[in-house]
Amino acid sequence: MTTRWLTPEEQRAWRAYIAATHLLEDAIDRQLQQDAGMPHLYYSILANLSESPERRLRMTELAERSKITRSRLTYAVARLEKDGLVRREGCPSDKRGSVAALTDEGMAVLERTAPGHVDTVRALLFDRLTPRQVEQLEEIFTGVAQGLQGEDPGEPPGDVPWLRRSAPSSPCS
Amino acid sequence: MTTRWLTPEEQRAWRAYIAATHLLEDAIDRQLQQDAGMPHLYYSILANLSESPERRLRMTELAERSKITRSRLTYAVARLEKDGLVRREGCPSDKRGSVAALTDEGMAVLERTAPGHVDTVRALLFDRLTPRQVEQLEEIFTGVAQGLQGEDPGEPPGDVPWLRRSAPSSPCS
DNA sequence: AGGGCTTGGTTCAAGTTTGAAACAAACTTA
DNA sequence: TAAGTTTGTTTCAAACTTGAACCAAGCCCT
Repeated sequence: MTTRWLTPEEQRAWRAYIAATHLLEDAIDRQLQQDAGMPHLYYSILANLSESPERRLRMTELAERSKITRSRLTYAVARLEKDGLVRREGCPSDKRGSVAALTDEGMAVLERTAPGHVDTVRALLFDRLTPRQVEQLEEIFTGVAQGLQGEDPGEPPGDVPWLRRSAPSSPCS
Repeated sequence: MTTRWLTPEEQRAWRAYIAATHLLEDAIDRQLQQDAGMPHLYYSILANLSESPERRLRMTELAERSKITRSRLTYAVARLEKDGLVRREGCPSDKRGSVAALTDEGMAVLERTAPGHVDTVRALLFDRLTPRQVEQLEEIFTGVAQGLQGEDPGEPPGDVPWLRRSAPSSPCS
């Protein structure tokens, strides 16, 4: 089977998507680095903890919610712990495990910086969207995320020939 | 003025967006690392060059198209040059400048790996969207990207109080 | 109890990214 | 034309990320 290149509409959508997501992440990272002294991911980790019962979560669970690898989380939590925003505790029921707990100081940082973060997300994203578009956004990405998580990654819908060759018409960025 | 927190719809959309974009970027990065030995960004750089006249571009221009900083581009091109996929040339008209040129080998790598990349993007994104959603995607992100680039970043639409305080209702990840 | 296999997490080394500082050529203007 | 400014790019050091390798502690089975 010969590659199905992206249609012109798809190409436009893809380019817009790539550009916007890069720019948006960069802008948010800069804002949080400025105001909270940490990148977006680290902020998200604190946010995740703050919403969990007891403000604590097992590492693996936290990694899953954050959509990152355990390795990455280990380093992130190490940094946050050094800053006193998170504390690591051993898990009583499973001696292998460890749980990350948000400290009062971590909670305070979150409370202090959340408004600025929300304002940024609003200014850069939601204030530019109609309610209809917000719905679309959710629908689209909920589906995409499901496809990337749930489904057994061995055989996604249809088929995914991970490598193939033929003359490229456009490498699609 | 007290912070306008995200509405429940916006929160759902935001979470879905964050999850999907992370997972998607990771999946694409892994696929390209596997099949092309480089992360998505580097592939995009080659792709950008391949579509430019003469397959060469000034560094700054390339950085702008790729939506990355000049610094980041410098390192990326250095690596690609080390691999023989790109060549740096001095700019004749402006001795400060330098241009990155795609080598034949770089072009070959692109041709060899583009199909697999497109298949991935299709499988993970476009094959899950209706034509209508592809349109929506383009509309939404074209607008967002414009807001993040064009407009003088000093005073975006409405107002962007970059830092503010009050009790957070939800830190919005 | 004594292998094995799995699971939860960390560590290692190499690679990538960051923002600020440094450079150097080009432009401006007195 | 010398001084000062802007523009194009690289360099630096520190931070972050990656995937594979590793180490335990739990599990399963006999």
